[in-house]
Amino acid sequence: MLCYNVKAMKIHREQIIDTAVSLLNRDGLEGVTLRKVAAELHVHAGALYWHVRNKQDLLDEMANVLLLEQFPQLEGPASEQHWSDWLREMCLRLRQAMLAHREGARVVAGARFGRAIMLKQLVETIIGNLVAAGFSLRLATLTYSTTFSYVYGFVIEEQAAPDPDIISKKRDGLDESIVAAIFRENRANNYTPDMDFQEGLEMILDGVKQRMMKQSL
Amino acid sequence: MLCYNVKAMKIHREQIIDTAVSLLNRDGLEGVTLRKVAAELHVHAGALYWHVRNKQDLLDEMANVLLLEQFPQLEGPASEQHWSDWLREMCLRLRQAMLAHREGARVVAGARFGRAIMLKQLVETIIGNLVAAGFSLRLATLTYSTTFSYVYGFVIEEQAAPDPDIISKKRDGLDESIVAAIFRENRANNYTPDMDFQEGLEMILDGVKQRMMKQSL
DNA sequence: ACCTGAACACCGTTCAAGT
DNA sequence: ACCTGAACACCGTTCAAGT
Repeated sequence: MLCYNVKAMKIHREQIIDTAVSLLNRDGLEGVTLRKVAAELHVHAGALYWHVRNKQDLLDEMANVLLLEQFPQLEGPASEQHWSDWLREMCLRLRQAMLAHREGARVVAGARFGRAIMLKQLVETIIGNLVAAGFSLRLATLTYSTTFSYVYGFVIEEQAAPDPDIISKKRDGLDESIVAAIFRENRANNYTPDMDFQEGLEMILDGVKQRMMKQSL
Repeated sequence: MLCYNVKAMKIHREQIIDTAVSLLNRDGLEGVTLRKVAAELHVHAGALYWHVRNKQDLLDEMANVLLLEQFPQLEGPASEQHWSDWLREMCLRLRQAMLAHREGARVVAGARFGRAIMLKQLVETIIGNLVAAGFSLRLATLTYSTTFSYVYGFVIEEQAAPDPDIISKKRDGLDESIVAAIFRENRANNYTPDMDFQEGLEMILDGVKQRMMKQSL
């Protein structure tokens, strides 16, 4: 459709959400403001309330957008794929979904469970497919909650603004703490957050496997 | 000291922080406002800036308070105590520190690492004592980051406001989803969040133990 | 149906001026 | 040194009124 008069354009729910996401990347989570979203769409702030119940509603939908980018469709393990390989992939993608946008972890973790539809669908997919792979419902639930809690917690920390204090001390070479020693080791061995995340995830998956084997006895 | 004139009382940094924490429990995190903290102390909002750099500074100190309640002094494993028993205890206490106050997980997870002193001391204690127990610095670091990420993520989810949608559906008995099935199973078997947390933690510790044994070969 | 215009009740932060 | 008083530049939300 052609729109010669900018002011007269109707806005839709989707545009509001997309604008909010781009604002998230530009200004961070606390820079996502209904007033700024409205301004971006050449509309008054109150107008948004016709399309959106309130700000939290918008935040939930933003979480949906982030998740949809990494989970365009939810599939179970491919044939012959071991559940652990599939689950690892899901966790890696969840992290990617959060990392892809500034403060993405806070957005996803802050979304209300039943309102961010993708979140619920993700849970159902994880647990459903684990059960199909032979897990009891209980163990599948524990596995979901353990792995996803890990991913949330890890990426929230990962995306936290770097501490200015640590940076200055590192520059001055004054910090003799263990934290400083880790910094040095990470640099010397090229340990990246990606590696840290994967190695931690591997340990968790190992624990799950043990539990899974006990269950099968 | 006696204070007959309320208005003339000097306020101290500690009072500000304590007031903020009690406000957190009463009104939740978004109810913690510099203006309300000031009002509680019979002072104008601007006055707080003499004692506190800004709001984030206050938030960091609040995280310190929560952690100090559960970690009055930081001790390594008792003699003859296995590292895994000690580490499990530290994780349980970290969760308790967060659970003890409304939205405590968000407060702790939102604190800047180098500003919330307790957080840094906690990391040093964990990693230092794991190294003392025979861990390589690398494995100790991974173990810290994996377990603590899990605790953060778990408690943040745990403290998230319950979804009104799920509650209404549960009442109407309409929800036939897997999520609903889990609700029923949890109720039938008396599975509590405490149990979920501990079982997940156990799986992670199992994974760490395996890694630790490989390292020792 | 969808938006304007304007208000309401708030925020964090700054800063001259008081004591 | 520590606080007042007042301002500045914002917020989310509501709602009569317009079109």
